[in-house]
Amino acid sequence: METRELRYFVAVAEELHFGRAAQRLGMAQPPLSRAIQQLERRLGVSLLDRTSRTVTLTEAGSVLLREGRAALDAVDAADRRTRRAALAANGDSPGLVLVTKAGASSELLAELLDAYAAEPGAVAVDVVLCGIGQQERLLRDGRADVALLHRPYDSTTGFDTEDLTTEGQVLILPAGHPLAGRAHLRMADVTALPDLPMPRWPRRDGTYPDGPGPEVRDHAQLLQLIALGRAAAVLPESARTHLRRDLATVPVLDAPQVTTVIAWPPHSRSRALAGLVRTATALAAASLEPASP
Amino acid sequence: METRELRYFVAVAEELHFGRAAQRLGMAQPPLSRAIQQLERRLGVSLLDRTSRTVTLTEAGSVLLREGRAALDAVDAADRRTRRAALAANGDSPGLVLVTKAGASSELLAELLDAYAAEPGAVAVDVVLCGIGQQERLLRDGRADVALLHRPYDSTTGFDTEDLTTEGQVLILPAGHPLAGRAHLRMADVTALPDLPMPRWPRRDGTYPDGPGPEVRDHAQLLQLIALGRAAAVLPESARTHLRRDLATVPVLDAPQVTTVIAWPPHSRSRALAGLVRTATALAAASLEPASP
DNA sequence: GGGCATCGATACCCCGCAGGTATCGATGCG
DNA sequence: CGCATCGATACCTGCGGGGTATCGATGCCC
Repeated sequence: METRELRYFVAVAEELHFGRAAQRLGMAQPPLSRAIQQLERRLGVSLLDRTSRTVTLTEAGSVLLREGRAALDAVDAADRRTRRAALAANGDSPGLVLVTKAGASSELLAELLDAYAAEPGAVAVDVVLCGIGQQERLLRDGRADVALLHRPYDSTTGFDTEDLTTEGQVLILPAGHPLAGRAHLRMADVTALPDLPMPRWPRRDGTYPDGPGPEVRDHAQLLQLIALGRAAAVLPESARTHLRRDLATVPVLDAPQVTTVIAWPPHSRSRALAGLVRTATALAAASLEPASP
Repeated sequence: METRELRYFVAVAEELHFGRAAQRLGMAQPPLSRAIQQLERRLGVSLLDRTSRTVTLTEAGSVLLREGRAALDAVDAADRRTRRAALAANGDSPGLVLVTKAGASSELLAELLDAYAAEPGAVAVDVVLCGIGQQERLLRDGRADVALLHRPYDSTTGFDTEDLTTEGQVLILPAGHPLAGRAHLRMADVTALPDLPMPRWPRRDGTYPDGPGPEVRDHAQLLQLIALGRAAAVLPESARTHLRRDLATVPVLDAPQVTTVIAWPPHSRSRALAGLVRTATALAAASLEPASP
């Protein structure tokens, strides 16, 4: 199977429309049709059910969509990491690319960057702040070397990780809300707030689940909506530090603990990455035992 | 980057010889040379340093060798899993392929297969017994769905895992050996056995590390050598059950604990696999608390 | 229900490139 | 110094990837 065929199939499987897929690929529709037929013939498998009006994935087709994306990411990663290795060998030390969600763990990140920069042999660290759910992708296809993720929100499957910090969660709500004065809450209290529904985050494919809450794409939007009294949200307590004045927080005792982890692709061999991870774990251990000798 | 180019490069990088690589690929040498040049030009990166007598990998080349192998495995996995999904959809339920080392964890495996077969909706499970260090590969390129691995011997990076059992290790030695009567030993005692050196296992690439011990490829060979008084070995205590009469075992108190884990590729979606994993973890939990209601 | 627009499949053509053979040029060795 | 080895170069050929034109099926709308 060639990557070209995989790219073609993924495009068609995502668009479910040969014409649009061909357009996206910058080619005409007939050769695309032929390439997909050829792929199906070579695999001996029917990937798409097509009438002249609709295209749908077969069972096998949806498997190939998932596996094919992963394979293409792996090929992209090989490409990018090879280029970067060549730069590194030429002395143009390319540094590390660290990716994390915008508006999360900022103190931890600042501490980490400071501590790492003070290490001997430290290289430059580019910080990429990306939208929700994008980190995995960047890490998988080689655009980033390392990420800060938050379990259980982010999936860490397929990566090596080290736990850094664990924290509880707090409910964020408008300052004037009746619940704002409470010392603490339970999840049952939170889900029973008809006037302040939980916002809906986009799924991987960019669509939103159904529900009463407003649709949000990032933290700034979210906080704005909360300030307007249109929503409430449960976030890790570290979010509290940088919160606007017009928002209140109340600990939610039985919300799941959120663990910030540092994650990187398995079988990475970079000395710089190893140093950053070592610094991060040392920092985490130190903050657990502040009275160490 | 096309998979064809990657396959060519991996072949050359492994052989470090264009002629042999071309032979392995079933093609002539000149087009291979050209393809590699073209790959280097497209990447803008020098991958190989070649004189007319020797070929060596550059820094970037060894990165591409590692990443390229992973990418090719991912492509192979996409191929195989798509084919299997098509079989499954046709009603030819292909079952699951479980891979484990020959001669390890046999009771656990038997229990697991029995318990799973009794579950409603269980599918057939093919068991593949493979050589040391081959499981990872099979799991990564789609030839197997699930594996029983043994930490810390096997690397589990890049897979999802659940711990099943943990056990200590024992020294295996000829029945007549002076140490055979001891109640227990320490690692220091074991490494100080000049007459019974530890055997040497092959590395990933099939070569052996240097050292005094004999070279072994599987457990049968190993046990034969021990019976002959030519070696001793430290193995998980579960190995004891199926041991030959002419071998003795002594617990090694400070040897690292060995954990048997069930491992599968991340983002697997198979119901059958989920059922097998559930059965395995339930079994492990039950054996920890045999007095459950 | 018939005309029509939409969309994937088919037919046919062309040229780029993958792969082959012959040969060159460099290099280590006896 | 001649020779064997091995990668690079030169040149040729055929397959197949990609293009345009068109067909055939199907849902839609008046």
